[in-house]
Amino acid sequence: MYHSEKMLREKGIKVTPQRAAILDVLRDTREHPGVEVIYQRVKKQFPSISLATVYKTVELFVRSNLIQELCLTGDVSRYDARVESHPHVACMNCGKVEDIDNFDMEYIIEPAEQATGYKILKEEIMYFGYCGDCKGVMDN
Amino acid sequence: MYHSEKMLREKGIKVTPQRAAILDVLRDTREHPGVEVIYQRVKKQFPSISLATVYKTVELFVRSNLIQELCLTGDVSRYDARVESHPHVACMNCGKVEDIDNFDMEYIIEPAEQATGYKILKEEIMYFGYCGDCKGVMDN
DNA sequence: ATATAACTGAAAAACATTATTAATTAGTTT
DNA sequence: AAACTAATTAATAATGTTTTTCAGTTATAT
Ligand SMILES: [Mn+2]
Ligand SMILES: [Mn+2]
Ligand SMILES: [Zn+2]
Ligand SMILES: [Zn+2]
Repeated sequence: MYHSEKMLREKGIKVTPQRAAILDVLRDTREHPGVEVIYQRVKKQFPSISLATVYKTVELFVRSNLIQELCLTGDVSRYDARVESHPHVACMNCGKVEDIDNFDMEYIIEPAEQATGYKILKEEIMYFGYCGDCKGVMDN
Repeated sequence: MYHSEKMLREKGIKVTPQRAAILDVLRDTREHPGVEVIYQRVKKQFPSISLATVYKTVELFVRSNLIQELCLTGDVSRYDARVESHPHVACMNCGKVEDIDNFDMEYIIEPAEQATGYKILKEEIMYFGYCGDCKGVMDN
């Protein structure tokens, strides 16, 4: 696309079609996909892209703060083009990860720094449970 | 130990020396160790224990709510014998994970359920940054 | 246009986790 | 207390995930 290329340039990252396509995928979805899903989508446009390129690229993007990495117990890392702190909810059955919108959350990085002595860069708030589709169908 | 065996029995889990030792390790530390560290410690007492046993046991303990699993971007899962929700801070350099004590946190599972329609079981709050030892020594 | 440093794709390697299985063990029943 | 049985263990293999390596290609600066 067009705006993704501009974002890469602004971060001083060399622009390649693969990188722009990966950033496009992440900017076009609210699904918080993992590397395999990103790979499958970019493949439609670049059939010869390698999974290793996807791994290397998301790592670069995380380092550059173009995307953020979310981690889930017992699943692969998921990626999000919204880089500001915002709460998520993950379904422990189907693996869906969603933003929680219209939800008042206090972000309290400074008090956490004072309580811990750490230099804190990021706050991650993740709720785990069962989504509307899965909570009825829970075996056991 | 003694109390760990009782905890296993109360959960209806068959008591074995390996299981009691693994629970002891987790109840005796505030380090939030991963499987490899747990394995090395239990090995002192049971030199023939297998890493696969540690994997299976922590999975069983998480399912039974004897321990909780914490996940960190770019690291293995870590385990915690304190099962109630409490905030953590992780050092992105040395991998240390600490509890944040004396820290007022509002736990808001019900509002999150209302905002999402999920049945929520667990809330995880993780701060990422650099610990006192590491924040001075950050290269680049 | 040319140069060059960085990037890609492919494959191998490293690392993490799960599955399999024969022998052992915990907890129960005689 | 001995026997029984189902579950657990240790070892290994299998699987899955992520990183490394490297030869060839490409993006950017000159
Ligand atoms: Mn998000
Ligand atoms: Mn803790
Ligand atoms: Zn679901
Ligand atoms: Zn540190």
